Amino acid sequence: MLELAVLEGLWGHGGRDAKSVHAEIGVRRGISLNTVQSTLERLFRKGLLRREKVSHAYLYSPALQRKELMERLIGDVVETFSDGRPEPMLAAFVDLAARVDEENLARLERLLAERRAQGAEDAP
Amino acid sequence: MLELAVLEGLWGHGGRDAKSVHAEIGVRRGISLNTVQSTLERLFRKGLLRREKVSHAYLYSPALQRKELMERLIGDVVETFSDGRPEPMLAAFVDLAARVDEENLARLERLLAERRAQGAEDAP
DNA sequence: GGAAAAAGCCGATTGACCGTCGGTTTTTCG
DNA sequence: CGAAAAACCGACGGTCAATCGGCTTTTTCC
Repeated sequence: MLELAVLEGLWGHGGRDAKSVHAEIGVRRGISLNTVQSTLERLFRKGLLRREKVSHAYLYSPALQRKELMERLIGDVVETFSDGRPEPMLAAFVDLAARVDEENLARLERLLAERRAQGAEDAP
Repeated sequence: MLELAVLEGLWGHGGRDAKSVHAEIGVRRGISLNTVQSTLERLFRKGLLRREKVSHAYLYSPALQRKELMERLIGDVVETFSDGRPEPMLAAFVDLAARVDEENLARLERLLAERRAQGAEDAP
């Protein structure tokens, strides 16, 4: 998917113009600068990119970081399938974590412990 | 989304025909039986439904339970955004769990503990 | 056994959305 | 001012969901 490739090309860079994005991912695909421009425009309209006119060209930057987008998309799915209750979501998380490697359950526990320790800081 | 509504209408029922599904969710929407039939057919082709011919009519049933579908969709997102490493996925899970209610972190920990206890049963 | 009803199958349309450009207008700057 | 760069406009082909009409096949049942 070109849109995703474009986003990938933007994450970690602070503002790139169409030409630069095209140079990185458009040329390889043999597509025109115009195509990349349209894609940037569509992503902008969808709110996934911000842009700022610097002298002559727009500089595009991600409105969401990769992590945030992933969370939004997962959140969309969760919202669709968990009717208000949190359990289905949590159960799915545990299942998915364990899917590839049981070791992930330990990792998840560790993350969780860290998060809770941090969250409890101001309420001892 | 009609496809989702149809799936919802199928989960929890063991095999329904087009007519029955239409009666439940098609009539309310003022759409024809044909439309529901097409939707069932498309879901079947996509592998989301099974079907079995019983005398004259097909009886459709979900190929995946609601929970499984949710997991598959989340898994798709995760696969797209976590390039092999498990951490981004796990971090997203923790964030999403905490999003609505911090209490979910505790719930998640409990689920996790249960799962690990169970998983460790045959390897003490 | 044959007609009527039921169900399935085929193809068509519409409306989004994506990828892809070509051509035109606007902007910049030497 | 005039050329080059960038943006803008609009179009087209492809995919996919929703929607249906009508033809074909299968069932039903008098």
